[in-house]
Amino acid sequence: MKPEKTESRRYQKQKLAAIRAAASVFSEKGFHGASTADVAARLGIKQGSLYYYFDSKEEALEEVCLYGLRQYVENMDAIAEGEENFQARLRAVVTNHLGRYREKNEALKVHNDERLYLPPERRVRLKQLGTHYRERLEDIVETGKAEAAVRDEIDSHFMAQSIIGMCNGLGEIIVRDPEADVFELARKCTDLLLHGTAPYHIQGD
Amino acid sequence: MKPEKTESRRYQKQKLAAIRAAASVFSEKGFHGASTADVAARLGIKQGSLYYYFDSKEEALEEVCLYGLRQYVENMDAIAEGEENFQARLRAVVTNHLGRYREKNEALKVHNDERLYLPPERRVRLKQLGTHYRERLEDIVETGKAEAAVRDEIDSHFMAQSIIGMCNGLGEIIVRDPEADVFELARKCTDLLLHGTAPYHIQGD
Amino acid sequence: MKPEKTESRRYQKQKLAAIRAAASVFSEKGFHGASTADVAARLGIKQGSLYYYFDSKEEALEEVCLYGLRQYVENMDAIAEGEENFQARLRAVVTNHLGRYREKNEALKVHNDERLYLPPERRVRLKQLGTHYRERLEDIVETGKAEAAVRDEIDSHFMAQSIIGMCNGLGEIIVRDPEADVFELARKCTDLLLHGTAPYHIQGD
Amino acid sequence: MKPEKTESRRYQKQKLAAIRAAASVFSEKGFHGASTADVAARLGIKQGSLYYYFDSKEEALEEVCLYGLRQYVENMDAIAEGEENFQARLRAVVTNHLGRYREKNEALKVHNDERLYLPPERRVRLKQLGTHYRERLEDIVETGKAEAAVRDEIDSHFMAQSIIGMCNGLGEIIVRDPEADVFELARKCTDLLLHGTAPYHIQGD
DNA sequence: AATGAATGAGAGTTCATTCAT
DNA sequence: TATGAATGAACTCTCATTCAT
Repeated sequence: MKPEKTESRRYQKQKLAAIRAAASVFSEKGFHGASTADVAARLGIKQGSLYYYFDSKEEALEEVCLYGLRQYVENMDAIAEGEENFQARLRAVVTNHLGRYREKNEALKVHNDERLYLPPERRVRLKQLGTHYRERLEDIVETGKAEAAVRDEIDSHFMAQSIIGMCNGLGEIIVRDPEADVFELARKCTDLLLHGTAPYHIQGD
Repeated sequence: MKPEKTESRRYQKQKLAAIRAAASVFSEKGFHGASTADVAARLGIKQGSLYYYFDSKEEALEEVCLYGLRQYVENMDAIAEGEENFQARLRAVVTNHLGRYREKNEALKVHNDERLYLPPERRVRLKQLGTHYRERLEDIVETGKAEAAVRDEIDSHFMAQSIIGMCNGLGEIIVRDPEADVFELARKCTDLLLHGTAPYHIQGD
Repeated sequence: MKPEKTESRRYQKQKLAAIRAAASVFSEKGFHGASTADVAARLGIKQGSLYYYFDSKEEALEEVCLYGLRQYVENMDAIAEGEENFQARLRAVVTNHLGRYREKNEALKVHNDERLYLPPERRVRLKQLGTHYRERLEDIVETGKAEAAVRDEIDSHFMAQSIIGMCNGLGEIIVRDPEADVFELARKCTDLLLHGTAPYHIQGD
Repeated sequence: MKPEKTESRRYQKQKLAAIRAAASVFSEKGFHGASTADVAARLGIKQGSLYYYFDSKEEALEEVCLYGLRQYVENMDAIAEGEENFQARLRAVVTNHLGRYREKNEALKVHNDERLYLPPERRVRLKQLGTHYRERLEDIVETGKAEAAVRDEIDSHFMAQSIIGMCNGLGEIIVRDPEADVFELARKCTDLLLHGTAPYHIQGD
């Protein structure tokens, strides 16, 4: 009769709502700039009641970060496991990455901007997910080598980090300019990664 | 001829020391994690005395950010005004950018990580400098086109942002791995930007 | 014949269990250090359900104290009503008193340590029992005088309080040293009370 | 010029006043029943300012306990080092002990009633002092044996604890009855300890 | 130019208590 | 008879800021 296992459907739903409320508030004001009262207010409950769902403000931050990362990583897994060629997969990765600056993915933004305020113990699961993300991307780079779409001397760790960084940099454009076309940017970014700046058929250096 | 009153030589020196102390403390603990007492202690004075040099903690943050950004932007100006060819200048830019993850440039780190905690009014001068940095980089990209080292269809704003992002991404590697060779990374990064991943002479897509 | 409504057998049983759970928790953590959630958990129910048995946390404390004191006072009554001589009864009193530091008599410990946190209104019944205890002990002292085992000039109120205090002091030894022999201590204590420190047959002062 | 060593006379004075204010408030309401606001109010400052003198409420409690114990232990040292005979010293000890229930020695009361709320780390110095007190008392008992005023078979640890306990028990009388004559009580207590209840020259058991 | 002392506002957190179910 | 959920008031503690000296 009692809901034991699942901690009751209602609880699960409210907890998710709480995570989303926290994501929303943290992304707006920053972790330190936001108060637990702000989060509670967004959820429509009183401050103290928030502690029914989180043991501490820090735990809330951790849960928000995990929530934000998870979907994102799952997308990467799907791409990595797909059958497409290197170029197609690279573009999928870039699109996934850039897309999050348009979608209202507040939880991921919180992860990017605020995770440093977590104490190391609370960052381990986050780091695992992040490392997993990068490793899958490295796998994709390796398959690129196998397809002869990537030069052999390119280190895949270096490459993965470069891709991630470039996408984050372009994210700025998307955030600054609400008119920017994400797909067009993704196309250009992929092209730059594949061919560099130099005119085709001409090699400098 | 002697320095008068509030803007005496001594004051200027201590003020600079105060900015550096704040940079050091903010970079270690984050703006919100650091207290004015921490900053004062690093400077060797007492908490209240700090207000002789800053009107508020926020002003201290602003000054730190400006201080950090300025040097960095000046380097960029020097590169942009130089006479070298595109490849050489690109490498100089990348090296300058990556170098700051090794050099103990605390003020710049504070700018990167903490500037968001400034209220918009306090961010305008910062934005001006940042924009200036990017625009100089765009200029360099344009000269690259003139030299036929950069394809014409590449948008220089897009390109500048991509370079900045990629460098930031590689900064992670440098921070994570104290053994990483910054100059080697800069070389590989420049190469990737120039030629992409694809084997020379082969064009995909 | 069947138990009706609120005072059903089941209720009585659970209420007693609740008092014991509270005693156990309060004695471990102190009244203020323990939460109603702790008490509920020990009883195996949920926090809110506790209020089915107690109107407030304070009422719980009062009931625990009364429960603890009652048994203890009943023992005293039995001793006082017994037929033994003064020495034997004194030893019984001391043994009863010291024994509670060994037996897991949590409710009594709570009475001793935490009763002060009750508001005066809630302390009256407790004081009655305590006074009753001391008065019975005074009665015993009086019978000691009748038996010529106690000097006439010894005030029985003073004496009762001295006995209680000495026993409490020795309780410390029992608590500190789990090996301490309670019966041996009780014997020595009784002896000290009867004969003092001075060698037999020699009178100082 | 700067007050370095002594943390300034003014600070020392206010800190002492803070300890006394805390003693007064804790003894009235108990540690948990008293708020830091209460203590600050008694001192005539605002709540937050209290933290200029204490790092935490717990530290305040520790300092109060230490303050209360110290004087008391010093008295014991003086008695133990004196040259008087056993009876005189025992009476001095008892008088010192009982006297504190009359003197407004709030700090010692706090030590007795509230020290358990300190975490073990904070109790070590207290325990050292307490142990020291008891050991000096044991020394006195030993000298009593040397003087043949105490039977050889009486264990001095047991004896010390008995004396302490009896005094605490009689403290109740003093607290309950403001008219009670402390010196008369001390005399009777000493007498009881020396000669027991039994009529002089008669040995029971 | 610097300090000691104090302030006051606000934070996160805890918890006894309530009540519809 | 018991629960889950929520409440609200209190509490300890932190800290940027002020100011007389």
